[in-house]
Amino acid sequence: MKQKILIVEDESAIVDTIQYALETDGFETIWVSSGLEVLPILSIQAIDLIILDIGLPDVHGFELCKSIRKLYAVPIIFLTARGDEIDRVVGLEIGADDYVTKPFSPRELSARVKAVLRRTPKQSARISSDKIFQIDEHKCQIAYYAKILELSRYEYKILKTFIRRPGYVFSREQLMEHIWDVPESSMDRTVDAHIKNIRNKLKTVKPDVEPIVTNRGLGYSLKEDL
Amino acid sequence: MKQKILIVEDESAIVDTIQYALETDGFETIWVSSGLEVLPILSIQAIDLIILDIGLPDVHGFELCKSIRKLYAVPIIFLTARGDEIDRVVGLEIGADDYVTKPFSPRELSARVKAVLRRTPKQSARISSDKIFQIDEHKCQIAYYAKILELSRYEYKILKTFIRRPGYVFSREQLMEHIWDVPESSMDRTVDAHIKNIRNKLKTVKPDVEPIVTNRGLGYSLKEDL
DNA sequence: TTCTGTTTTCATAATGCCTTCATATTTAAG
DNA sequence: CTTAAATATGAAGGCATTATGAAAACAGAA
Repeated sequence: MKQKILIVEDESAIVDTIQYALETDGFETIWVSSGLEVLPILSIQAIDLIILDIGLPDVHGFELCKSIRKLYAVPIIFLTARGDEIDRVVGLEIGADDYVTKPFSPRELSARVKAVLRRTPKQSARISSDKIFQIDEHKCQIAYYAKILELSRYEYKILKTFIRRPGYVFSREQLMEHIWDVPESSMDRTVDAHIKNIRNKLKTVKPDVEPIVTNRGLGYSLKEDL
Repeated sequence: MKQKILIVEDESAIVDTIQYALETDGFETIWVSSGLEVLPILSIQAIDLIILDIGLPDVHGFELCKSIRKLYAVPIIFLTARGDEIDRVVGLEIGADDYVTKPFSPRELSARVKAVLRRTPKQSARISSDKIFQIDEHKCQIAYYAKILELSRYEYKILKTFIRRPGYVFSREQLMEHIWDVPESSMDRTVDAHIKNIRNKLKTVKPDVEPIVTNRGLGYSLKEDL
């Protein structure tokens, strides 16, 4: 009976850390990168709490918050780059329940989530299945069919990227930008080589399965229905 | 049965003139001042055309337009303060059907509304929320009657182009320019061959339907009234 | 420094999509 | 009905893309 947190944030790096922190604390997370998707989602699903970035590219966070509040009583926590100008609007004026300024520790965010939920009456729940891939971010380890893989740095990061978004197709450029510090430095077939190594290591655990899919002309992705 | 126009505009003075002009011309108008309300409205009501101000306070017009286009085929007319920088984005790139620059005469706007509606078959103005085609851009996949198609790169891109603008006729040249990186390279009957393959794959899902229409001498298009 | 494991590069092989072409079929016009 | 133009289709070769193994370059630790 996990509680569902909707994360509204366009930077995937931030989403990663938030998702990890919340999921290890027993929450279920849903992620959208666009503010416009929020109201349609709320009209269908029961959400227990929303974490809302103010600096979204498509909508302004305050306006979105007000629009949500017109229809839903769901608690909202703001993510903001600067905390100085937000103090007065938190509270009744806008309708946010709390806010966190960037940069923030995921643990702090999770603590605030719990605090807000504690003082809010519960209403929804859902179930999620256990996973074939398990990420331990503290140990920088990934288990595959309960067996821990011995991955190098980039192998770990690439595979983690896939696991976080099963089915999503990542181009070589996307992976480079997301994972490497100096993206433009190397190109050639670096990613391919890492994919090859990851595949080999996965194969030692389960030879008959091929979780990483090649999408010719587009990129790589992780099979969803494992 | 009057046709319904959704006006998305925050300045009430402008709304007044638009509403008056359109209603005297026999249209029914709905007005919202916030872009965030648009998607929820579309999910409930059948709208024949949207007049969308780009300079909304809460959302960016282009982003909203793209979000609408992911789900609905309803025609969109932009309202903009400056017309100079908009030319290139109207059309395929964003998905708008026309635009009007402020200040404008209500009569001109009404004329453009009629022109757009005239070249839009009635069916497509209706909400296509049944969503026979569903695009998942992250996963680079398209579902047809809820069944996921296995498409190659170009097949995916071609079909996506059609779905974005149902009924819109694309010439071979347009498709080449829009989809291929090096458009001038190949011509001959390449597009035809891809169309053939797409049709075959669609046929395996539903043999009795033929969604891709051949417009002799003009190009291909997607059937609207599926 | 030297050693070790990782990352990148490179060359070559393998794969499968894309294009082309030849032929059949359809459509529209005369 | 005949004819020409446009499109549909099947098959096959070419070619772009990816896979792979090995070696070079690199970084970190002892």
